Amino acid sequence: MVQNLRENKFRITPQRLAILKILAESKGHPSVEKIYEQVKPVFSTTSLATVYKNVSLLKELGEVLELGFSDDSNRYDGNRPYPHPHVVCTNCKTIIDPDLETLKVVSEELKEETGFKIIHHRLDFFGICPVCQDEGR
Amino acid sequence: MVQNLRENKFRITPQRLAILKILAESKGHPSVEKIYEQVKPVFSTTSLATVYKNVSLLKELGEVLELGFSDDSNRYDGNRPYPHPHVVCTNCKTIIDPDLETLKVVSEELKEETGFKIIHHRLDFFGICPVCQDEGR
DNA sequence: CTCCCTGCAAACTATTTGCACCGTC
DNA sequence: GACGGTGCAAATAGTTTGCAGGGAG
Repeated sequence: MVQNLRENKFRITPQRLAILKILAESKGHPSVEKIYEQVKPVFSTTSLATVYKNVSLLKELGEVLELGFSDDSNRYDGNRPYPHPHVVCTNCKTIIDPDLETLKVVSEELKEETGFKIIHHRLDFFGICPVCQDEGR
Repeated sequence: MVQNLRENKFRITPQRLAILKILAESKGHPSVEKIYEQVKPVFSTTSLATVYKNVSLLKELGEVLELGFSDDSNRYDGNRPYPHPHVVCTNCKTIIDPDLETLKVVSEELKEETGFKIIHHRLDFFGICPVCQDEGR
């Protein structure tokens, strides 16, 4: 990641580095707000605007994936910066990344059915995770 | 649709009827703004707020599907109020509904892999449509 | 030493809300 | 006639932007 930034002549500031680190290390799928909260302890003067600026920069460089949830806040994935399916618990907001072997087949069917040149895609399932089911909702 | 409204004790006002009609008849996937523009000629005093209120009402009654695109405006589908795949041209913003037989298989794989109780899903492909490809972009 | 980056506050945009009046049932 | 729906304007929330000062290269 740092390498990618350097190659594109972007400066490595401590704030930028901190944001980058959070995205790279987080196993979850943090929102901008969450990233902001985590950066503050490390670099207390960092502003929300800076987080926004850096997240969209990284998005453009292809280092993070924007999940594109419109209701409540948007969330990002710094570990797998390429389209992949998500399963979202509508109760506790957890997001997990399942492995779906059969997804490839769908893309191929799509290519044949439409003449589209596909750039990327988005596949999200919304439901209740096992934990929330046990708690009875 | 009207029946559904009546059954749930919602009143049938001319504004509501007009919005409903646009959603039911539109072959595209209109945004709130687009709906508003189309209602005005029919019922010139209609306000944007009313369109918003009615669209979310219909969404809750399960009569329209919210597509959930965060960038630019949200769009709605009044013809197929259940989850189904979309193919979006990132150039001309056209949205089409492909038929994908193989999608079922993916859902089944997912159910087995995670313990989630799935309520709904979202599958969207983004790319360039045949028309825009011909125009050379 | 040069600019890019940051931090602040103000600007924006899409959507929601409060409230008085209106029209459906 | 009651009360749900509408229209207006103001409120809200998430995100973006302008600009002056600061620090990376």
